[in-house]
Amino acid sequence: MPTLMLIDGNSLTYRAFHALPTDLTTASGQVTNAVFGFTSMLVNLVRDHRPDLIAVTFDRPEPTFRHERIDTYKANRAAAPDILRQQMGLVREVVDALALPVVDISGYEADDVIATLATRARDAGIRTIIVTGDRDSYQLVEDPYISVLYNKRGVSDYALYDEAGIVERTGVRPDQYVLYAALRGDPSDNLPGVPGVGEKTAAKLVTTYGSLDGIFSHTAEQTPKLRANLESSEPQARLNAEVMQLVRDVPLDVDPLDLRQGHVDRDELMKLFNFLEFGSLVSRLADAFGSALEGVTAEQREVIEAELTVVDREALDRVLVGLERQPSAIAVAGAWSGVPGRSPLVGIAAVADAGNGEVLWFPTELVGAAADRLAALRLIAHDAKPLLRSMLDLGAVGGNEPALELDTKLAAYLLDPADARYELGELLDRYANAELAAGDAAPDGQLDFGAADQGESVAHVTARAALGVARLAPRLRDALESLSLLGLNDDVETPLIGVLARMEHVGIGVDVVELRRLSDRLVGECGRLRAQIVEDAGVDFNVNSTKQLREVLFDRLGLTPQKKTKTGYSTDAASLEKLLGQHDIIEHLLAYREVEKLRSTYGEGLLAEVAADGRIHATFNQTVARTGRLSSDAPNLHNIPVRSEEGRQFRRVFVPAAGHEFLVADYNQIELRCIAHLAEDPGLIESFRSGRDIHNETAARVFGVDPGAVSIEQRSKAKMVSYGLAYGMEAYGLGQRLNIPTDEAQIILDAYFEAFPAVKSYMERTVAEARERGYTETLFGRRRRIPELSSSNYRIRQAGERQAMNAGIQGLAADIFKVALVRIDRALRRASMASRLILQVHDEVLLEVPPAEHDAADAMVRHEMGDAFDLAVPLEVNLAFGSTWADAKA
DNA sequence: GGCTTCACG
DNA sequence: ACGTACGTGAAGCCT
Repeated sequence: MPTLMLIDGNSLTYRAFHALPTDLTTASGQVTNAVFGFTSMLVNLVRDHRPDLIAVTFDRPEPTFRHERIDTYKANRAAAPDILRQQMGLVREVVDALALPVVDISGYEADDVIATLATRARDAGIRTIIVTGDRDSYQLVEDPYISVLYNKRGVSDYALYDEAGIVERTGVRPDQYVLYAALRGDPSDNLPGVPGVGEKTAAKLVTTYGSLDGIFSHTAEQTPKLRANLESSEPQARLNAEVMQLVRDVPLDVDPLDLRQGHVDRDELMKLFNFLEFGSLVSRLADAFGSALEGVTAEQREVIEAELTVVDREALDRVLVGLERQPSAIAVAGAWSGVPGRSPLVGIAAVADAGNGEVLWFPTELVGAAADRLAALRLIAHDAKPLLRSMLDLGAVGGNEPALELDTKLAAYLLDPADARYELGELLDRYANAELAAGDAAPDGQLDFGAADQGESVAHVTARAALGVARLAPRLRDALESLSLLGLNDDVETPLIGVLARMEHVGIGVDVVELRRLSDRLVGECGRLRAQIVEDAGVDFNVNSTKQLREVLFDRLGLTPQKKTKTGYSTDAASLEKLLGQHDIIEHLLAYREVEKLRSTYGEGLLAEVAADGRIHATFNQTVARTGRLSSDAPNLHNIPVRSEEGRQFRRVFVPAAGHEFLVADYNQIELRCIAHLAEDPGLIESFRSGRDIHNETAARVFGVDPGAVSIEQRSKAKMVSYGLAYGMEAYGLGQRLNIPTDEAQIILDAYFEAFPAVKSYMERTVAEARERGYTETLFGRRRRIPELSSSNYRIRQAGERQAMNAGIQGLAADIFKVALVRIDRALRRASMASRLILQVHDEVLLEVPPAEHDAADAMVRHEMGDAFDLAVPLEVNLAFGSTWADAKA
C-alpha cells in the first residue's frame, strides 16, 4: 500500500518559530529560525517515513489581526507574527525548491484540505500520515488508512497516533473526538469549552452518552454543578462541534496519486540553501530524498592550513618590496605572549594575493625593523587595533598612516552588534564555510598559541590566522555591502581604529603621588566608618557583604525593607535613603559605600593600572556596546567620578604631559538633540534653536507657563523627563526618581507628550518598525537586532521595546561622536599639530595641547565637533582648558 | 560565574 | 497581577 505524507505547513512552521530562538539569522540579518526548523523537520520526516507521495498544505496568510487580539492566552502571538510572516514565504520557497506538491486552496482551512485529501487517499487505498501540530486532525484517524503524526512541541517531539493511540491519548475513539473536543473547547481558536469539564469528564460523557443529544438529554444524571455548567454551555458546545467538524469534501482538483515530488532544479535549490546558510541541512537532503537529490553536497568545507616562510634579516627587504608591490591588500595577524596589544609582540604573519601568496612569518626580532613598512601597506586583519598599538609601542611606526582596508572583527560587529563574540574561528565557520585547524583556538575562541614557547607553534597558528583573515575578508565585505554598511565601515569605523590605537598607545598622565595620597586617605576613612557601622549594628560582620548586611538591617535591627532583588531585600543606596533617620547606621552606611567605592575602584584600582611610564593606557573597545558606543576597560576611564565633590578629586590626578594643558570638549545635550532631529518635533527643535536653556524651555511648554516663570521644581521635573525619554521611561520610573506618586508622574508625562507630540509618535513608530524587521537602524545605517521583541515573556518583550526606542537615539549620538573623533584626528595630522587625542567619554574628548597650539586646537575642535553632522538643531560644543581633567570645565 | 552595587554618559 | 530607564565595567561576595 503506498503511503502519502500530508504536512501542515503553517502548523509546523509556527511550532518551529516558537521552538527556536529568533537570533538564528543569516549573515545578512534574515531571521531563519522558523524556516530552518521547518526544513529540518521536513527532511527528518521524509528520511524516517519514506513516503511514496507527499504534499504540503498552507492556508490563510497568517494569524489575522482579529486572531492576535483574541488569542490573549498566547501573548507571544501578538508580538511575533511579523518576523514569522517574513519566514512563511521562505518556507514556501524551500518547499518549491524541493519540488514538493503544495496544496493551497484559499478560502479553505488547511485542516479541511488535509481532511479531504486523506479521505480521497483512503478511498483509493492509499495510507496517509498527517503531520501537524493541530489536534483537530485526530478525528480523521482510521486504521489502517489514516494516522496522525502529532507535533507535541519543539522540532523533534512527535507522537504517531493510530486509533488505539487516540483512545489512549484522549480516552475516546477518533470518530468521537469532535464531541470530546467540543466539550473541552479550544482556546487557540477562541472556542470556550464547558467550564469544569477537563480531559477525564469529557471522555466519560462522550463514552457514556455517545452524542451531544445524548449528553444534553441526561444532564439530570450529573452533579448539580456539572449539570448547571452543561446546560448553560449547551449552545456553545453545539457551535464548537459544528466548527470543529472538518470538511472532507473540499472541491479540490487534486488526485492523491499525483502528489509526487517533481524535478528538483539543483542550482536553484543550492542558491536558496546558500542564501539561508543551511549548509548543515544540505548534506542531509540526499539521505532523505534519495535519487532526486543524490550527489547534492554542501560546498566543500575548508580547514585552514598554511605552509609558512620564516623571513630572516637577509630576506627582509626583498620580502617587503614584494609585499609593497602587491596590488591587493595584505592579510596580517599578530601573536603576543599575553594579552594582545598589551604584552610583547612575538611576531606577525602576513599573506598577500587574497591568501594565495606565501604566508610570511616575521619573528619578533624583525618586527621592529619591518613594522614601519608593514604599517604603510594596505592591510586587512582580524582586530587590527592591538596590532597597530604594538607597532606604535615598538616605536617603529613613523608618520605612516596604516591604511586599513578591512577589519574582520569590526565588520562582524557591524553586521550584528547584538552578538557576544567575534572570534576568528567562529566567523570562518559562519561566513566562509571554513574552520581553523584543530587546536588553533581555545574554548573561548581566542587564538591558542600553545605553550607560548615562542617557537614553531606560535608562528604556525598565527600564519593560519592570517590565511583565515584572507578567506574571511571578501565574504564579510559582501555581507557589509548587502546590509548597506560599507559607508559606516569605511568612512567611520575603520578609520577610527587607528585613532583609538594611538590614544591607547599615548595613554593619559597620572599624578601617582597625589593618587596614592588620595587613596591612603580613603583607606583610613573606610576603616573608621566600618568600625562605626559595626558598632551601630552591635555585631561584627562584613559590611561589604550584602547578604550579611541584609540580616543586620532587616532581621537584627528590624528596619523596613524597601524593595526586593532576586536573592532578597535590596540594600542599595535608593533603599537606604528611604530609611534615613530611622537608625544611625544608615547614614554611616551611605557614607561608607561612597568612600569604599572610591577607595577600591578608583584608588587602588587606578593605581594598579599605572604603567611604567607613569601613564594609564586603557583599552577602548570598538566591538562591545550594542548601540555603537565605545567602551573602555583596564581601566574603565568612562566612569571616573564627577558628580560628587569627593569623587571629583580623582579627576585632579589625571594630568597632561609636562608643558601641556588639557583641552576638554563635550557635546551639549546630544541625545536630546538627536531625539529632536529624529522625531522632527517642531516644539523641541524650536526650543533648541532658540539657544536658551533647554530644560527651562521644556518646562515652560510642559507646564504651560512663561519661560520666565518656570519654577526650580518644574525645571527639574522637565529635565528628568527629558533624560528618561531616550530610555522609554514610564510613569512609575519617573515617580521613583522624582520621589512623587506614580499618578502624578503620569500627569507630567502626559503633559510632556502633549507638548511634544512628534516625540511620542516617533517612539511608537520606532518600536513598530523594529518589531516588524527584528532590528533597528540608526541614521548612519547602524543595525541592531533585538530578538527580545519576539519573546513570549511580556517583561522581556517590554525591555526589547525600550531597547528599540533607545537604540536609534544613543546609536545616532555615538555615530556623530565617532565622526567627530575621526575628523579631529585627521585635522591634527593634516595640520601636523603636536596636540594629541588622549581620551573620549561618549560625548566628550580630551586632548593634550602644547601652549603654542592653544588657540588653534580650540578653533579646530569646536569646528570638527560642531560640524560633524547636520541635524535639524545645532550641535553645541562646550570647551575648556585646564591643568587637570577636573580643572578643564567651562 | 552569578549577583549586587555603583561609577559614568 | 506584574514590573517598571538605555548603555557600559569593576569590585567584592558567595556558591
